[in-house]
Amino acid sequence: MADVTLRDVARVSGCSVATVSRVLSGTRAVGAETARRVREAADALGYRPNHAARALRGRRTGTVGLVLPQITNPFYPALVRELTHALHAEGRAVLLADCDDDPAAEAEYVADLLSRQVDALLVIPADEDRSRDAVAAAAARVPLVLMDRGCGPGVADSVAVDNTAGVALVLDHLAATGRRRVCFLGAAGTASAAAERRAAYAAGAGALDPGAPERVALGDFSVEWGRAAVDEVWPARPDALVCANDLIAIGALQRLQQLGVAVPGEVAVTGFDDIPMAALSAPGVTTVRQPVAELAAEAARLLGLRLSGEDTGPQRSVRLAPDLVVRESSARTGARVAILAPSLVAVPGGRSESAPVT
Amino acid sequence: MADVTLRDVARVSGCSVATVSRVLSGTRAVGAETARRVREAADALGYRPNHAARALRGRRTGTVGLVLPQITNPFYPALVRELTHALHAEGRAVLLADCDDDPAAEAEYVADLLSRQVDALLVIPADEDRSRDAVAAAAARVPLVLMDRGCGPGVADSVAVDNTAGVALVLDHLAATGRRRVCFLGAAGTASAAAERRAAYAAGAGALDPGAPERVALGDFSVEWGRAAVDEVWPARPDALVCANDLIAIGALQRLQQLGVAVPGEVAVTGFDDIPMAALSAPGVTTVRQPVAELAAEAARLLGLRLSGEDTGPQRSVRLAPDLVVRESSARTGARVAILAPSLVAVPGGRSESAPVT
DNA sequence: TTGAAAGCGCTAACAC
DNA sequence: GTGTTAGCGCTTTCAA
Repeated sequence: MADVTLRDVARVSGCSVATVSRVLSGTRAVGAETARRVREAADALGYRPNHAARALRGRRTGTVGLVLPQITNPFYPALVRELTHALHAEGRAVLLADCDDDPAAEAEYVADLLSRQVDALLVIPADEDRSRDAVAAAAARVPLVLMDRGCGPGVADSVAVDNTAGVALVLDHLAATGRRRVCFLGAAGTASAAAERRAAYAAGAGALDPGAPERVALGDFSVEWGRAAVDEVWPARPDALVCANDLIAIGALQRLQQLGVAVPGEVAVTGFDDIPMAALSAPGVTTVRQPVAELAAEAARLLGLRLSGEDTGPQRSVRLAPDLVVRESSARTGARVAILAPSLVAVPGGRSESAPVT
Repeated sequence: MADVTLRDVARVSGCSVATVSRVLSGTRAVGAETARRVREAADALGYRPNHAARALRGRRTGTVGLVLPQITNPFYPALVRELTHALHAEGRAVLLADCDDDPAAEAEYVADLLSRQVDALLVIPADEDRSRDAVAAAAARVPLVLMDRGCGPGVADSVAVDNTAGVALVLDHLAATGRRRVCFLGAAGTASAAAERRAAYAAGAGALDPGAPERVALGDFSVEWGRAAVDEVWPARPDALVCANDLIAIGALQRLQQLGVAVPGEVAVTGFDDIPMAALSAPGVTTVRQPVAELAAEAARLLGLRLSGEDTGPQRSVRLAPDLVVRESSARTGARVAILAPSLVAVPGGRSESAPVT
């Protein structure tokens, strides 16, 4: 049953392999009657094109490599989902590699994918600096789009959320709900998400309170750091903690709960990314939702353009605007949204509406 | 830079392509001096084998297809991570397809992967019944291992956690901590995880309380159902809720918190799977940890055996024993672990080694 | 131990 | 509109 080839179809339908190929890949006009016979034979035999042969011949595999730092980072599964769907919709298959946050492994995977003749690469770099060489080398061979994180300027096309706009949404929301003594629990390092969110806070927080831009504690993007960071900033008695991602926010909530601090009563807490846990914690975390489906679609579109040669222009850096998702962790002080109510304001499934709670 | 072929290496090293091939794939003995020259040339040119050509010639792509129902199901990212690592370690690449819980899409992906000449398939079936035909057809063409869920008996090799043992661990733990009025919040349907965990509860709960096996509420594997299920069973005043997975347990915790019920004081709650959220909820969820790395390794091993032809024996169904992870949600009644303490033993308020931020 | 040559299944010139 | 043919890069007989 396996191994029905073009020749088999040709024999059964009584014409040449070339004709069969033309019918099946629609490359050129073919007589209606012949086409019918060919298709019939192909169906009857259960013909399936051999992609390896196609790839060898046409130097195109219809395959895209996706390299990411850690699939277990809770933000990535949704992105992977949307990316695979977008690419499959265009008839491409996705080769997945998880480099476990190791730039050396990343370089190896990139090289391996290249030797497997991927048509293009989608890379979420493990490290802003140390991923650079491998990515640049790969980008010279095939179309390559960076996602989520950058790795230095001028390396490749990139698609990411507009971090600056996201932080601005948070600050506006906090201002509108009367918070002034805000402070920032962020991540150190040069990674673009860390740096941009940090810079956006520094630039925007002054509008709430002149001292706010200085109230910053930097660690990494983890729950543990969120817990520790609360101890660092709490002596300053902030009324809002702007966290650089949801994991930090969740850690902060845990520590605040231990300390017996009321959220959002005494202090509001906000996150970034809208990972599934943000909707499920108690209280639910107000956060910035990345437009995951749109990011994926944009990346796929860009790859398609580069692959078809329609776009040979300069490198592009696409930034998409995020949404604010307001949950209990930042409800207006004294509002009726009870501290006890976990996620019931939110719509089931954790996809709450982003209408402000007023 | 691209497209260094065997011929190039042959030309530079002054021997034939056949020899180069033999050196590089170590197929047969080659003169030491020749081998050295070949390897040198290959290195110098940056030769990378063309997998498409290899695949066409050798009818092996070194590629495995991984088809799963929903990468956003919080249990799967860890499994995908371990699977890709295990397979990459054997030199295979992984083609990923997420069928979005749709058996029709699943069937299409399976067919597509097959036509891309995957050497083998790893499938987590979307539906116990409706995935069956596609899986069985694929299993007739290439080695195929089912993971996590089954799809009827006799379809293919399978690797999964021992659900029965997992539920028994939970029941033993609850018995040991003095719980008697246990009840089960499970999932309906024929899916193996649902059915096996249900059956294990029914079989084991009688040891705690003759009425326990009857105290069962069935829905699906979701947070929403966990919330709703509490309302169904609460009138029976249970002292422990055995949930069929962590999402149900998290939903139950949320609803109990709303109702003002103390956990674990008034009622213990347990989950299954040990997804990341189980550790991060407050209180942390006592749960059954699936041996994810071992499941992945076993699946990879089984595939390797089938691929190499070393194992042509009957179908295998491998079940691995899970571990119990005890967290706050089931702490012994009256113990000192405070209801308020999420994941750390509480530290007196506000202590911090770092300088206050102002 | 090495080389020459066939051919995996397919597509794309190039004829007719 | 359709057939013939030449490879894509590689592995593997078969000879030498």
